[in-house]
Amino acid sequence: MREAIESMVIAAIEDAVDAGELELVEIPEPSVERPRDPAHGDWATTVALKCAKAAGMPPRQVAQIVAGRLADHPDIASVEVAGPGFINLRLSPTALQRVVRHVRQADSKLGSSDSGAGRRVQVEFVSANPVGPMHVGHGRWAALGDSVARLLAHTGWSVEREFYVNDAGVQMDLFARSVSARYLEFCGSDEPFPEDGYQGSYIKEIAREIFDAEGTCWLDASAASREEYFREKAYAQVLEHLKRVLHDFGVDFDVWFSERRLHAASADGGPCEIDTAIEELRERGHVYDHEGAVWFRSTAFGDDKDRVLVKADGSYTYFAADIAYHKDKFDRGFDRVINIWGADHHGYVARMQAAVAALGHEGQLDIVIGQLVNLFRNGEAVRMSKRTGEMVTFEELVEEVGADAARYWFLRRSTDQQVDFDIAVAKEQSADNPVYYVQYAHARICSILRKAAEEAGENPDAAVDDVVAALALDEADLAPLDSEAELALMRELDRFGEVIDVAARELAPYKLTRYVEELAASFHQFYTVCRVIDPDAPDLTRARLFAVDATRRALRCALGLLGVGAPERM
RNA sequence: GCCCUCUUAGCUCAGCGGAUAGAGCGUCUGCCUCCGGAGCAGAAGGCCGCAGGUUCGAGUCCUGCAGAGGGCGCCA
Repeated sequence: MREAIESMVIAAIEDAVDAGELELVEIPEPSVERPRDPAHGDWATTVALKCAKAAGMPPRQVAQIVAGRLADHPDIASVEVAGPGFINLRLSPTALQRVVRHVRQADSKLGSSDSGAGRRVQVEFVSANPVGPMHVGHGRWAALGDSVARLLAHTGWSVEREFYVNDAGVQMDLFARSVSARYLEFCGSDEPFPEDGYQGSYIKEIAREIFDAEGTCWLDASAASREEYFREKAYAQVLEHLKRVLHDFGVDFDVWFSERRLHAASADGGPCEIDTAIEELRERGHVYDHEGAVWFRSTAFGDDKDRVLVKADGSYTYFAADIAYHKDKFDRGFDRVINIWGADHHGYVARMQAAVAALGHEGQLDIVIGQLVNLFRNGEAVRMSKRTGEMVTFEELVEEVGADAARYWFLRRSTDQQVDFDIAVAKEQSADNPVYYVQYAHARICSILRKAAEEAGENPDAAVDDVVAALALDEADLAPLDSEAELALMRELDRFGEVIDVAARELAPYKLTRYVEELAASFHQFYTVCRVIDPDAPDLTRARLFAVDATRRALRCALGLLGVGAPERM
């Protein structure tokens, strides 16, 4: 609709210029926007304010000239010049009714576009260390990354979801020693627990499982071989656990990328990917040697200081592995790469961007930094210490509040806002909880449609899509939809595509949560004012059923992009 | 010390350089003989952290200051 209004405005200006009423060397930007105040109409343009100077006329006079030419358009119900020179437009009922028809036909493709043009984008998110359960912060990244992926797919990108598994660092060895120590405790040994080992009870559980299955057979093995075995055993268990918890949350990754791959020699025995990446940077002139270490000149790309890639003792830094990882991503042919990182990694952004630029991919990496999650229960902070083992894990949270409510709460805030997550509120099925407010609107519509089917002698207990098909609403005449509540609902539906565009462009699903709440509100308002099923007015009933069904599809589509269910009954 | 983010109603937050700054919760008042009251309507509640600047126009852009959170490693 925005494009239609824009071209309408441009046409009006051109027309005025041709008629000699306006003197303009060039046609200005149409500057179309939606007024905040509905009293100012559906659309407004500030074009008269912007080009008054160039036209040598007062803005209001320019506005009058342009407005006069817009008034005749069939999609425009009224035009008025307001304030210093705003031109306010109100859409005709016909134009809005056309929108409803479009919404219903587009169905699950509503708001989709080809702005991605099939380009390949990778979204990497969560990437929790595989040494224990995920914390609730990971849940936010899971919800966010998955919804961003859905939005990008909806707008024409070819999307892959990836989880980077940090399975090569020293934390894996500590993990192994921790499990091993707990195992030895079960065997009755008085071996001391590693000083900085992982304290969580899950470590004991893993050790217990191994002990129950294999007995004391590892008691006398060398520490090295025991830890090697325990590391791989425990790692596999944790990885399976992560996959399952994420899957239950509705998030499935296309690729689980093992960091070990970066450290391994190539198939033909050549250098590993990290060495290859460092070599490439060296060839491009961005690497130097200093005090026995190998450095990346990241300051040449805007970083605060240069960074070490290979330490004096010959081992790689984490950063070196990350550079190799990002080189690997781009080598796989992605046009664009998106990383979703927690706020605790933001100091890392500059050097990563520098490395990607040095590899020749400047501008192809987006790093979304998300603020943390503060957990509450009835207003009281819940501690999340990883060390004490008292933390509420992501899995426990989902189990308690449900995947839909958890996802919705995680997505509701803009990324750079901390999320205050109150467990008690999120699980409450009441008006305090926006996810139920929205789902209720959907369920309520389904209920109306079932009722209509029942009165038409159709089976109301079928799936709602089938119920609607049986009602055969396609030929409904929408002309009766002209009351204020109906027009307001249709206006809200008209915003759908714009919201999707913005949310996808800004990688900001929270924009969609806000919209879907407003759409649900428009529906509830409509519902209280307009009785849908009225046996005395069959044409009006059919038109309203049509509009209500369009709303249902829009709600379902939006919730789907958020990864939240649209229940037909609650 | 340096860098990043945040600061808008009692609380939690929206707000693309435009008009009288919005929503939910909380508080107060109304609305079910009727399709789901998990709903709707109304009221009260604001020097948009402070001070400058740019602009016809600033909550929005720039600079400085203050407060809150996070980050700074040849750790991962």
